[in-house]
Amino acid sequence: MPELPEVETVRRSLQPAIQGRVLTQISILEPRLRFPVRAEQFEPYFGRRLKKIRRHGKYLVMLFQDSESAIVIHLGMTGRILIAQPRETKWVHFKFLFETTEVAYIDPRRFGFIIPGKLEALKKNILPGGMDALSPKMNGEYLFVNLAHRKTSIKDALMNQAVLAGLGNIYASEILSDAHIHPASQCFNLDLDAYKSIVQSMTKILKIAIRNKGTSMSDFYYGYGQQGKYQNLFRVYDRQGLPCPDCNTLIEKMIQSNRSTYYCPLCQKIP
DNA sequence: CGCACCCCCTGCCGGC
DNA sequence: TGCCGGCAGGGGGTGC
Repeated sequence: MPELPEVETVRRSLQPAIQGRVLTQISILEPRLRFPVRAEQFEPYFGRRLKKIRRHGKYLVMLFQDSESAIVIHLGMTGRILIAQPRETKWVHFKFLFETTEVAYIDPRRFGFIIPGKLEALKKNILPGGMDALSPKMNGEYLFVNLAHRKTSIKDALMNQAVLAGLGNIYASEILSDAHIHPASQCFNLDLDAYKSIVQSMTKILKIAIRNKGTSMSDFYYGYGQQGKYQNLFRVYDRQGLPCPDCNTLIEKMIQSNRSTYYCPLCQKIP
């Protein structure tokens, strides 16, 4: 579920609801996540006012006023953050209370996590090292310098969070389709123009996806329980056998690193 | 460093 | 109808 557009959608739904409010309580209902949650870790945060929620790649960072401490949240595959009264309660792991506003974290597969700590330590140890895909500093030169020496496929490389933070399996396919680059192209065979074109498509696709509140294939919800609409705009993802939006050739599916990749065999040629 | 593989966990879907 | 295998948006670890 949650790649950059979904995480940004969650951030935008959450921030206006709790910004400037004081964290008054945390209840742990199901501590088992990727890293177990312990209630006492959060005691230092009680009485702190939420300054801002930032996003880096697929990670959310809660910042508090007058504090060097922060809270990092990652949604894994099936994590959801809902405000007020979530209609489902089966997989609620923890709840924040910001004054009168309740925020619940739900995660059936438990691949997500929440980690409190000093911001500098979290940056060093938890947050991914790659540049955020929508950073103002992102450009074709950055990707070229960081990828063009590699032998690996461009699709796998775009999902490497240590280089580029934010893309996952859906948007990597979507972006390469828009850029007319074959997902199995080896990084070292792509020239600077190709990387520039990837960045152009990446910016375009991610912004459209954010405008559409991300992708809700089966279980992505945000805010008060709304769903995203980008799945209706998929160019290739989950569309094997359906026509390419640019040339009507039938979309194909292949497996790369054990994960599905979708592409147009006519538009996307290996250089 | 790259890469092929495995793991974590639950839910859902299609085939038999 | 029920069982079973395969697959799903995530990251991380290992051994070569």
